[in-house]
Amino acid sequence: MYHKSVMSWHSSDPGKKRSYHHGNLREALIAAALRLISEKGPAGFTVAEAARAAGVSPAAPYRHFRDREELLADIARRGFEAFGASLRKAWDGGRPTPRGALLRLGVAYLDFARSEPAAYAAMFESGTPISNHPQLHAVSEEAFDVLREACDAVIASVAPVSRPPGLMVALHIWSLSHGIAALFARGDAARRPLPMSPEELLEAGVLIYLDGLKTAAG
Amino acid sequence: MYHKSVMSWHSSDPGKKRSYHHGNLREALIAAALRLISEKGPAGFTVAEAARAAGVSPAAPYRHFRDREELLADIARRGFEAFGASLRKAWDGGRPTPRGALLRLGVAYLDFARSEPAAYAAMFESGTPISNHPQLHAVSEEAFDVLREACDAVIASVAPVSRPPGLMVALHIWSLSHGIAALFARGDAARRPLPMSPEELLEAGVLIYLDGLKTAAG
DNA sequence: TGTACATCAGTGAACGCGCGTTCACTGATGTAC
DNA sequence: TGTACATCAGTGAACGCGCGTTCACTGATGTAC
Repeated sequence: MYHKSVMSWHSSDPGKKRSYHHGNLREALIAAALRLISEKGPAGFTVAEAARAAGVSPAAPYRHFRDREELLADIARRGFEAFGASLRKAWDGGRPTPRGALLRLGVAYLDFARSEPAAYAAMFESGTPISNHPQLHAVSEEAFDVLREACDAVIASVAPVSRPPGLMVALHIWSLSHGIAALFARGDAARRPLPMSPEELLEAGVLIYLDGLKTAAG
Repeated sequence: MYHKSVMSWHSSDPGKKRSYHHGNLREALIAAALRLISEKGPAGFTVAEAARAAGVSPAAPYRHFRDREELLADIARRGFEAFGASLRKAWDGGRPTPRGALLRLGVAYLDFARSEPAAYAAMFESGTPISNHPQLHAVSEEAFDVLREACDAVIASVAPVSRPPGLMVALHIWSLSHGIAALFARGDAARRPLPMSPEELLEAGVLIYLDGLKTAAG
């Protein structure tokens, strides 16, 4: 779980009387929304139900978020931040080898999609174009930059004359990862069965692709 | 457009009085639903609005579909049928070469995702597990079989000792195609910008991957 | 240390809305004779 | 060819529901003096 604890003192201590002020409502709403989204998708999430889950009146969320969309955008923003951090940690500067580190990065990608299905859905399946939200666009780019950096390092060993563009390689790895995540590693009911682990599928795919890079350039 | 014409005589001839019977309501509802889904996603589609678009009362759709979910499932079913047919046509038995035909199949995949965004969303992003609907599962498998057959033919030229499992190769190609479609070639507002065409990205990726197949097996 | 007061997070009632679905019905269609 | 009748696709009103959001309010908190 990448978000901080959202339990306020009064709800984690049921003996005590309910305080008029919640104390940590913003975080509690985010947590409730994440659970609802993971159960019913971003479109199925409602402000009213999140408020109910947090034990406050339906009007209370509007003290913390202008409207429903702002709450969703906040979830996506936090998601991209945590996603980027997780990828960067997995990449670890390319140690011990870029190739090995890139495979680790792939595992981290699928891990995130599975353990944070709600955030992943808000980030990639919410329907609202990311470009409308500059802040969201920025954190999304930061996460992609990790992948970009990793792919640049991995193809550095390919002879310059036949070296493919790093951007293209990063887009290939991203697409393959996202495809596997969206089809086979999603954390919700729409996951399709697979006769192997998503990680195995992704690792094999990346290895074959990297072998291909050595023999031909796009 | 893969669906048959849905215009009934009275709506394509506005001079004539509206008939009590619509004449082709089932098709008109499907067409309206496709348009609504392409605008707002499968979760944003409502039976009432589809009925309004077809010019009938909100109760009329229930003469043709048990409930909302059955209408959505029908859209997905037709989608998989058209998708499979389109892929099979593109594959064309692997002529003139399996490799060239597989690339054509990839283009057809992206074509479908872009030109039928609503069907594609109902097929892959509707949230309802496909396994709950046997008929849906069957047509979905038929579409995948085309890809499976194509990949088997393509890897037939790899030395048997280092030949990877055809199923795995098909899953790789599918994942890469779906990833590119979902991120960069979707027909709705959530499409991300890309500094090249999705087709070019997919073709380059498949070519590199196929090169990799020759040098190493998963 | 105690008190007055500003702040502001939450309340609860209400708004207008649109939804999915049911129901008894109506009237167009087509078939049997 | 004409008529009686069964069928059934669509009507329109209604149901119970939950939503997002606004509003005047209340009461807990913390700060200035």
